[in-house]
Amino acid sequence: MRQTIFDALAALINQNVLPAGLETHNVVVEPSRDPAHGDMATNAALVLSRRANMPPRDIAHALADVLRDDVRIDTADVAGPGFINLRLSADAWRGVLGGILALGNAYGRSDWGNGRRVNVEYVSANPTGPLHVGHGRGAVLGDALASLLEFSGHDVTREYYINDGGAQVDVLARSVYLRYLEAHGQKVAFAEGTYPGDYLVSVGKALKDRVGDRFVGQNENVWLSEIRDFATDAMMVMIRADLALLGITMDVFYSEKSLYGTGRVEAAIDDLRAKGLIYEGVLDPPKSKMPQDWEPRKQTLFKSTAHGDDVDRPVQKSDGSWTYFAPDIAYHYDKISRGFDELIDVFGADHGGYVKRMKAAVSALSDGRVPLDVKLTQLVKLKQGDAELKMSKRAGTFVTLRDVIDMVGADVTRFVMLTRKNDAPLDFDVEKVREQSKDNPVFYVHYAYARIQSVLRKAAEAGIDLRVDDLSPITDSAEFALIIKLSEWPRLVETAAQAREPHRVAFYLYDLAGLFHALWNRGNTDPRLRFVQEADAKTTAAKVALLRATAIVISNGFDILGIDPVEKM
RNA sequence: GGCCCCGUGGCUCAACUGGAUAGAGCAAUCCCCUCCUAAGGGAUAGGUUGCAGGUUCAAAUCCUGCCGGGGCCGCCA
Repeated sequence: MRQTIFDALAALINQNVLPAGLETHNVVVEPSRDPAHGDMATNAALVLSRRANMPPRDIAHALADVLRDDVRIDTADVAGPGFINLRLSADAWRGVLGGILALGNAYGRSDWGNGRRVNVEYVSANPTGPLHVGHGRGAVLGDALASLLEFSGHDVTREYYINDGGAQVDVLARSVYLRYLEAHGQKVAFAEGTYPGDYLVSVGKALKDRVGDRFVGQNENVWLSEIRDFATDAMMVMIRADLALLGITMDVFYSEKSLYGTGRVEAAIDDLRAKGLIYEGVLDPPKSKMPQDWEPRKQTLFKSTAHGDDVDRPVQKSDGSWTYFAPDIAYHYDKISRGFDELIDVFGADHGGYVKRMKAAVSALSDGRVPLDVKLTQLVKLKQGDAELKMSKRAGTFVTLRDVIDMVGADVTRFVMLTRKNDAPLDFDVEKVREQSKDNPVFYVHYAYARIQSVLRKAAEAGIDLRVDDLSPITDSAEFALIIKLSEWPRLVETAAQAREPHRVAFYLYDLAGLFHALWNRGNTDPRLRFVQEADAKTTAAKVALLRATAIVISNGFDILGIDPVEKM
């Protein structure tokens, strides 16, 4: 439709009604919010008025005259300050259905991304324990975003960065050592700064099975490195299993540890140094809570302020060892060198303070070539009815992602996580989402799909010839409302991909399901609107075509969200 | 103190990135099942989009300043 508008504009330029070379990228054609305004509307005249130096309503009238010549357009009216409201012909809308059926699961796919290579890094939880609900949100967002970009023609790599190089994995190793001693019958105490979670019990046992009593009574320097490797491997097995429960498979697991001892951290820092962005210096103390023990220390700093950060950031501690930031720089350096056109990081909200320095690093390392987009996911507040499920490691009320999936299922977990945009906090009520009602959006969409399948079964049982050669029996406004919604799907995918907001797909499916249920119920009062017309194969075939198209779109939407449609409820 | 995110009917959230009279769901009131799944649908009511300015044909959206909530802020990751 947009193209039709552009063609009309070109015609006007040819007739010298409009000057050539107008900026048209702001021209939008969108479905009307108010049906009284027709099917679609365009703001073309308003956008062009200034540059064309003509009153918007004059342009609008000229444009409407051209558009009315198009057979697919029934009416084109100028409204308000210069909108053009379009009403398409019934045949034009019926044609949309045929297009959807022909494209099937490709309907909505596009080459908009032009094969651009995008790396989506998500989850990247420390390998020190099971995934919790917050990780789950990042996992679902990252995965749906990756699918959305694939659907829109990008070449996507899903990647997990394993933080297996820092002090936290030493803590893990010590905790596992305690469980190992426990497996040998010793009584152990978990001091402050160890992980007391019982998920390490089995790891301690497994370690015993492997090394026997070789480490019992030994000093840390004997066993630390070996147990660390053993334990992080065990944690990653567990994390992969948690992700698998959500249907998430990563293309790449990238180990932080693998950066060390290979000169790659040094190489990344050297690259920055060659650009004059590394220097020795002393940072100002933090402005707020002035620490008692603050001492000015000389550190190696990255001049991130040259790339938009607020202060320069340390890459080496005063004792010469790397900060956490340094391997992260090296890791992103590696991603850049692998040739990605765009990087996306999905982080938890607690990493908000980290965004600017990371962007600065990527900007510096790629000389501004590779954009880094950081999506922060806000907190998930887990509730059971009115009660809030507190997640406290100490109190032992640690609710894991696995717990939640066990309670409500993977599909529900995924969908609910996507019913909020990523930068809004999410209330997740494990009771409500198990309800089979409209209050539960997952159910509502599943139900629509299942109802459609039910009709298809009924039609098949009735032995009706469902070959579609004529869609003219589709005449009702509720039917057209559904078609119009279906026609919006490709545009929705594209704008959602552009904005990198997969939640829009979830909301769209909910709306779509609502229109379908409304149409269904109209059949209760008006039998002519029922889908299966036993005595009229032609009409049934046309209505079934509408249903199949609806099922296709739901299925394609679910595909992006990583949810399997159900045939029957 | 600085930086980031968020303030939309009683509640939980949308709003196609600047478009027309700001839309859904809960909760409230009233209707619709001899009929493809009522596990659903329809109708009514509810709003100065936190406040005040600004930008323009047009602002919930962009800019500035306040108010309120959350997150982060050197040698933790």
